[in-house]
Parts: sequence; C-alpha cells; structure tokens
Amino acid sequence: MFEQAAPSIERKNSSLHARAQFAPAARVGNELKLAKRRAVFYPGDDADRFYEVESGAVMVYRLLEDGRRQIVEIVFPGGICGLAGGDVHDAACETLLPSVLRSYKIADLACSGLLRARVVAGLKSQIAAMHDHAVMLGRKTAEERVCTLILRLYEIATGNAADGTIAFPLSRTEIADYLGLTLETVCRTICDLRRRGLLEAGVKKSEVRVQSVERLRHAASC
Amino acid sequence: MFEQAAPSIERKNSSLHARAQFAPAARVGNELKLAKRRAVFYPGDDADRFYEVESGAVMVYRLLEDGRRQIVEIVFPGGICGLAGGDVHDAACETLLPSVLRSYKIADLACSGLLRARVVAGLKSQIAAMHDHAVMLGRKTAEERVCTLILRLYEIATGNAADGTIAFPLSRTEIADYLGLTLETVCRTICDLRRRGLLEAGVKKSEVRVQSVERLRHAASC
DNA sequence: CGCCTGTTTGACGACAGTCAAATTAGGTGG
DNA sequence: CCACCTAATTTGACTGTCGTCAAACAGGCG
Repeated sequence: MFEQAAPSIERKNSSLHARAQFAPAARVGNELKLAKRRAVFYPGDDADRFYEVESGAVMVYRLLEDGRRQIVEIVFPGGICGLAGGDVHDAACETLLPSVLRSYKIADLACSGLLRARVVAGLKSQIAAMHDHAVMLGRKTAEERVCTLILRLYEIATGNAADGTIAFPLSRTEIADYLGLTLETVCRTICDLRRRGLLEAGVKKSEVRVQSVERLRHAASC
Repeated sequence: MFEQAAPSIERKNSSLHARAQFAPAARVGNELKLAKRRAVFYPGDDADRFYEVESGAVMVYRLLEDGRRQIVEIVFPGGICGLAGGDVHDAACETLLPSVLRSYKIADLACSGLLRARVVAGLKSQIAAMHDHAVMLGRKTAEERVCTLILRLYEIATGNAADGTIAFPLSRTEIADYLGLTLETVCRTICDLRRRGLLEAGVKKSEVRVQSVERLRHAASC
C-alpha cells in the first residue's frame, strides 16, 4: 500500500514479509498507484478495506511456517482482492506489475448499488477462477499446469498485443508457487514445450511466443 | 453429527451427471430439502439462482474430460454455493448429507440488505476456505492434507457431539477427490495415522476418533 | 446368507522433488 | 559502452512420494 503517488520512494520490500508501515487509510474509492512488487496488505492486517484492480496485476499468497509458499490468486484488472476471511486479512497481497488499485471500505458496499454489482460480479468470476485453480493443483500434471497458465496469460494478453507473444509478469519461482511445483520443474517443462514446438522463445528471456493455441489448449486439458 | 431426517422424495441420481429435472423454480428464499447425494445443479445450468446451506453439507466439483474429478468446495451450514462464473454454473453441486438449502435469485441481492450482508460474509469465509484449500493442494504432503481435512471436520463436528468422534460425510474416493490424492493414498495415510496413534477407529468404519488435536494440528502444518 | 460395493493392503513404476553445478540475464559503476 | 557482479534460469543426476494395477477383505442390504 500504500506508496501513494507511485514512483519515487522505493522502500525495499523484497517479497517475503518485510512489514511496510502504511500511509493513513484513505477515503472511499481511494486510488492507489503502486510500483512493481509492492505490498498491498499482509495477513493479519485489519481487513476494513478491500481493493479493486484497475490496471496491472497483483498476487495473493500464503506462507507456511517452514517457508513453503502458495500463490492462491493472481488478480487482473476488474478483479477484487482483500475480501476474504474475517476481520483481518488471511493472506498477503503484492503487485506483480505497476498497478492502479482502488480501495473501498467494506461499509461502502451497503451504500452503492453500482459498487455492489461490480463487486459481486468480480467475486463470482474470481471464485470460478479459484475453481479452475483447484482443479489444476489437485488433478493436473506439471505440463498441463504450465500450459493452462500460459493459456490464461495469453488470453489476457491477446486483448493488448495480439501477436502471440506473452511477457510473463511472474518469475519462475512465482510460476512454481502458483502452480504448486518447484521452479526446476517449471523450467524443464517450459523448455520441453519449446523443444516440442508448442512455444517459441521471445526476444527477452521472460517472454514466450505461443505457436499453436489449439495444441496448447489440448496440452492443458481444458 | 450431521444426520438430519432423510426426507421422502428419492429421485435416483447416481452421482456423475445423470441430469435431474428440478421442481419448477421457486419463489424468493425458497426452501429446498434434499436427501443424501442429490444434485443441486450441474455445470452449464442456468445460474439465475444461488443457494445458502441451512443444514447438512454439499460438495462442489469439476470433472475433466477424461474423468478426473476435483472437489473444489465442501460447503457447510452458513455457506453459499452457486455464485461462481457467468450466467451458467461452472461446476456441479451435490449434497453429501440430507440437507436443507435455501435458494435465491441473483436479483434478490439488490433488494435485501440483510441477505446481502449474509451473502458477503458467506463469500468472504468461503474465499478464505478456498485459499486454505489451494495451499493444501499445492504445497502439502498427503499426510498433511488428510490431517488438515480431519481437523476441519473435527472443528465443525465439535460444535455438536464433542467427544472427538468424527463421522465422515465423505467416502474415501470423495476424500481423495477433495484432497487431490488417490483413494489408495488416502487409505494408507489414514491407516498409518491410526497405527501411529493420532487417530483411533470409531465404532463404524466411516468414523474416526481424534486422539490428540495438538498432534493432529502439528501433523497438518496449520 | 450371499452379492455388490467400498475399503484395505501389496508390489512396482513414474513423475516430480532435491541437491548441485553450469550458464545466462540484468543491473551497476567505472 | 563495456566489464563485472549478482541473481535468475537452465541443466544434470539421483531420490522419494505418490500413483497405478491388482488382489484380498469387509460391510451393508436385499
């Protein structure tokens, strides 16, 4: 949170739980510009506000005592985060890209029918996405998981630059933590997909080009 | 725990996707009494209604083409199901026990502030539960998964008959499909926990007795 | 009492994880 | 602009957990 006007101040906040001291809570529908990899909230934080992603992307994750991490949601524009659990947040939330969020008080839901409709719609598609995710984590092989994720990113990206090239907003480790795999398995799987011609290397190493959506969809089992 | 008084009407509906024809859509807050293992909705069904579980329990699941199944939610009293995806349901829903559900039209949300508050609260804890579930599926070992589930059932049951005995509303196959394991692994793990004294056999085979919540919680990593 | 289904147990194999090292990318300062 | 340094990615070899296939066993219901 809470770096207000984006850029400048870059408190180092390298992922795992370096606590940020927040700026004082903002007003209804307060806009929040955040740089890449900034914390939005931490588990245990007061959950009196939730967030709507306007641009960019955020990830919501949980940590176990021993350091295992699971990214439980990746939220893209139009999605909601911070509406889970009781009166404190149940997970951590961090930007993956420079993002604009809009924060609301829970109580605002009662006031605005428009907001409520947007939130309900957001939650509905979010729950469906979590169903997809559960199927992936519980029942898909490593290759199916990777293909499923690439496909999802492709479909989101295809709105923007539709030449089949996808810039991952995620590191290998993050992909692994989202897919319930290790980073080595993710590497091996992606390389293998390249070798087999389903993907092609992009200009930058973090980019990838989809060769055949059909074959990818088939390999993803969905 | 759990067992209601199994009602009368028993339309045969043996699990996987034998389509049920529903009673004609009911009014706002229509009560729905269902026996054990009755379909509530199927994927693709018109999602003009959602359901609040009043008693009993339901499971929400997805099937892949090749028959792999993942149970994505188990919903207990107070929870909501059927609010996911777009204008058709994204998953199947079936009772695990004789249950009483209450169905509402989506539009009802706009009318009743009381309903809205209950639904938002329900969705929030449901999303947190799905976060738990994702962590389990993505990052926990077979033993941790089984312990986590037993612990959750224990905590729900402990409100009712608090002697540590849990009657599973789930078959081994269903436990496996919820935990992302095979039924053999579930069996082996439960037997192992018994051998190691974390659990004790109940009177019936489908029951289990928790020996030490502490040890169980430790083995569950949560 | 006997069938049918669900559960338990066993033997074996494979997919993904672990540990470790080599290679590459990206960022910084000269 | 280039050299260097660190962090990220890739590759390799080996291991272990869990899945698969198969058979024995138990329990519930007619």
